[in-house]
Amino acid sequence: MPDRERFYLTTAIFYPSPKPALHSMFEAIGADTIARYHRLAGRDVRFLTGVDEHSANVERDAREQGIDPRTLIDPWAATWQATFERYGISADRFIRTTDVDHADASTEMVRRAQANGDVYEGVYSGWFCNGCNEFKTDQQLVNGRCPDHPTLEPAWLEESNYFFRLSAYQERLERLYAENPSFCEPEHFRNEVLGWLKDGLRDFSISRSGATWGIPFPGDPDHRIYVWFDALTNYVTGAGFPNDPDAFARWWPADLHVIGKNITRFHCLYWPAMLMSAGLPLPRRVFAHGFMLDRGEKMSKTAGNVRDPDDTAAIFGVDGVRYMVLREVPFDRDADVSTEAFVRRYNADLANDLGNLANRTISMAGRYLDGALPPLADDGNPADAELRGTAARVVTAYRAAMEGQLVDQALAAMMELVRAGNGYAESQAPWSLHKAGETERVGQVLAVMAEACRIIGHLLAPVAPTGAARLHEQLGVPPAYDDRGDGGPGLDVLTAWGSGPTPWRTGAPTPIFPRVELETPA
RNA sequence: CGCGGGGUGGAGCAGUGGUAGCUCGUCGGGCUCAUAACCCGAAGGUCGGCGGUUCGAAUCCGUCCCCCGCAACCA
Repeated sequence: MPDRERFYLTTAIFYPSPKPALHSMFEAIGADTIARYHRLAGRDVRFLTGVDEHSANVERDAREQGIDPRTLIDPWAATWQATFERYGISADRFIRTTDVDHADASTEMVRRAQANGDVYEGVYSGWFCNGCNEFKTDQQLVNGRCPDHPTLEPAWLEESNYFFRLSAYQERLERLYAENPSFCEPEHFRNEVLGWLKDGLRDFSISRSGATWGIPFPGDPDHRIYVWFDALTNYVTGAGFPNDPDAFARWWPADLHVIGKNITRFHCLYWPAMLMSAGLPLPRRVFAHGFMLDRGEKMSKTAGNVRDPDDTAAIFGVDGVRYMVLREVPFDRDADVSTEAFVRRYNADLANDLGNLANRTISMAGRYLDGALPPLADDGNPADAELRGTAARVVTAYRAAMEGQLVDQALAAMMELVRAGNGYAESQAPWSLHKAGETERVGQVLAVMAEACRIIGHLLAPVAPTGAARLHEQLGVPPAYDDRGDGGPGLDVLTAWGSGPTPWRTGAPTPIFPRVELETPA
């Protein structure tokens, strides 16, 4: 780990459920693609994801089932982690907020806030729904009742809590956004945060009394640390806080928190204030992604419109799903998804355009050249030069998009090169050149096509690592990095025109992304 | 007037003053190396409504309508 630039990124930790749905995987897939991109770019990456387990609902469900919360939640966490692994989520750590080092971190964060005079005792009051077992805001209530439990009368509860003095950080947060607006991206979500700031910050409760599930509140064993305070702290736990100062010095502050757009308030206001209070540096960026929508509606278990990630992967393959969701849903906003749209996108981009470009290239190289590609000539052929220029432009656009977390735009850029490659094939028609006996030019055209495919493979690797590796294998390009994208020479080298193997021998073509025919919609 | 986002050809988006572009889909043609894939072309939009500024507006101003998101459960 000598001089490599480091990059620490996180997902939000996920709310517990027996198994992740596809829309939860979306964030992990996006963050993983970004992590892999940075590894390919030559950085030393640490990628943290995990689950948020100290929810009051866990305690309630466990009690209903007559079991210990831990007994309830262990298999859930195991299933999440296993699903993440099946999806190639290359996390360096899968954190659980029940991990012992996380209790230390949370406790220390509270202690520091206390030492800094930011914690005081107050009264939290609000409407409490006994059906949901949680507080409701006025706006959540319909005709004064919980929409999910309209037969129950919400109760006005007041409970003594410890509060965090968020209001004391008003000015410092204003300064943060004035000096470093890109702390929260994209802009449309930042605007919302700035609006909340402008309205003025209110202190928030950081403890719950009466609960037994959760991390004990320092100095008052009757209270537990409120789940959001605990959850946000996972990002420093994952970097080694407070017990591993060397690791923490290396990895903190985080470069990027990838979160859902619904939790910007916590990550863009509460979290930086908590860190300021603890005397810790702030992360460099919070990026809020949009949601996958089902006919304009949020996907949720209650709406019954969730998709199972394994069922979807059974149709398209893990790489296919990873690509589709990231291409179909702009990472910075919402988009509708449907099985039909998935099939269209998968077939059009991966099977037809990209898969076919690779397949025809490798097939012709084998057929016409016996797999032996000549070195790329620099003879000023305008068509060759144009494709080379397109490749350079695409790589630049791709990298700029990835650096800004706009994964969908990066993939769109990659597809531009794919289309240009197919257009080049058409205009150069190596099959005709072959018939005409122009052997030398055939070699050059196929070498150019293979070179485009080689570069495309590297651009594909972060989103579809397995498919990209298969593409390179068939092309005859030896692996330049491990299956997590680590250990390569960096993107400058990888995507430099003419940096393919010498001599270059292609392998046998096999469809990497077979077409999906939608007979029985899943 | 709570705050934020958005309303552009069938779908999804780009386009911040000067002949409305892109991807998917549809239709027609071409090619035959390739996963019935690829390439080319065409059809299709009075840019949410109304009013205003301007020689000229999707683009600026005003106003209205509609959709979505947020607030101590929920990517």
